[in-house]
Amino acid sequence: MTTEEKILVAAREEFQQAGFGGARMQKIADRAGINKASLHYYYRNKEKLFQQVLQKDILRLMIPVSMVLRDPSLSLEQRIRTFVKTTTQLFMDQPNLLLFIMQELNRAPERLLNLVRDILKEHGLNDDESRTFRGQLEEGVKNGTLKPVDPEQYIASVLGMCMFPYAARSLVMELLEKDKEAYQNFLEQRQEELITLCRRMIFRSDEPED
Amino acid sequence: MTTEEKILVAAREEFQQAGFGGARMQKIADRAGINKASLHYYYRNKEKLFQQVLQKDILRLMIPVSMVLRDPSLSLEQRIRTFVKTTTQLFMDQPNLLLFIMQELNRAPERLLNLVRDILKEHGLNDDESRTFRGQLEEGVKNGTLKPVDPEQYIASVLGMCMFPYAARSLVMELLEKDKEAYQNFLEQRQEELITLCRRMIFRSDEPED
DNA sequence: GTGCAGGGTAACCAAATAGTCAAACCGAAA
DNA sequence: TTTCGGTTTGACTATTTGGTTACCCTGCAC
Repeated sequence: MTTEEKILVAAREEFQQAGFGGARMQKIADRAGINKASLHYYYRNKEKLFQQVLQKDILRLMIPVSMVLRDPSLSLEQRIRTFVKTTTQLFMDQPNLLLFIMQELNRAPERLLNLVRDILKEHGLNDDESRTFRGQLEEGVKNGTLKPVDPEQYIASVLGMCMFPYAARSLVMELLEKDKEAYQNFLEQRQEELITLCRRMIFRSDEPED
Repeated sequence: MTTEEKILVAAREEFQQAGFGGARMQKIADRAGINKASLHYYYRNKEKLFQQVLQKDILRLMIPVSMVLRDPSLSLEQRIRTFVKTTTQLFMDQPNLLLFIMQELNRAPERLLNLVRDILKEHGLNDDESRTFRGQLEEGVKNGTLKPVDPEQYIASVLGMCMFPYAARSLVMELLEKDKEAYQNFLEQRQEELITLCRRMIFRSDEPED
């Protein structure tokens, strides 16, 4: 691993854990096993380093998510399955990713939101709106295949069900009275159950149709 | 409003917005309209002030939530309605409360978790497990009133559906391509839809039974 | 060997920031 | 009016921290 990469990894850990304001350049240097001056050699300053880290992380989250929401090749059934699988895999791998982005997106410098918009435009572009998640839901409701539902409310619900237990790990852990290990277990079993629950909210039968 | 209260309000704003590390005592003093030295007169140091704020906020979140989860007087139907209503109201009122707590709980000093546990024990105590959310779900599944579901997975889902759109406001806003005003509208309409969606996941019919 | 360029470092600097303190202020009791 | 407690403040200090600079090291072309 190059020094440049080591810095990014170390910086991500530190920023995710402490936030921008709480992160210390010295600690990042220590984690990366280099001198603090080298940080400034590779990344001019804290702000620039932070931008690099955050941008990479936003890509890591938003690309797969927005892809699944808009991929025109997926049926509604497949899209739900894929969405659950994709998010589960992502957050199992990067436990702090989501909360980190939520935090920093909340501090919402307009600059960040523009970055997100560009990403979504580039990677999520799909001129056939009827083949998006939203479009498929709308159509299904209209022709009666699906139970009546506001597509966007449903999408927000699926997002919440898939993401919240990862972002609010400690909170949910306490409310469910689980320890770390039990909660990990809980998350692993969740994937299957999620698909069932997501289906029940809109499909008229519990059984898959494709 | 006493100086002490003014400080707490100002501190909450600053801490919620900037996190512990990014918060500045000077800014808190400015917001409260007092001298920085007065901060230290009322709250010995930054850490102590932070604890006060965080503890108050944790109470504000956890008490109503854990109450609804365990209140033995509620039927399952009522509990769902009450849960949706309670959380919606809370987060409409305190838009940054949830994310703030998620952040700080994630940094999870064991001390904080102990505080939470004490709160839950005190306020959520209920020796009739069968009259809790979990107990009612378990029973409903067992006797076939409800569709088969893992009670805890379901509770986590309801939590996510109710809370995520508030905690991840900017993220969901972007994914749904809504501006601030449209999103506010979206959240207001959400309450009704949430109840329907939560019901569908477990009830065999769309119509309420009580 | 010499010179050189890119990577790395210790020592240093200036600004920011948490925290301190002695003096001033102020309303109420005597 | 005077005194006295709690409150408020401007000025100060000590420390932390982001960022700079001059120097060193190492591999390599000549």
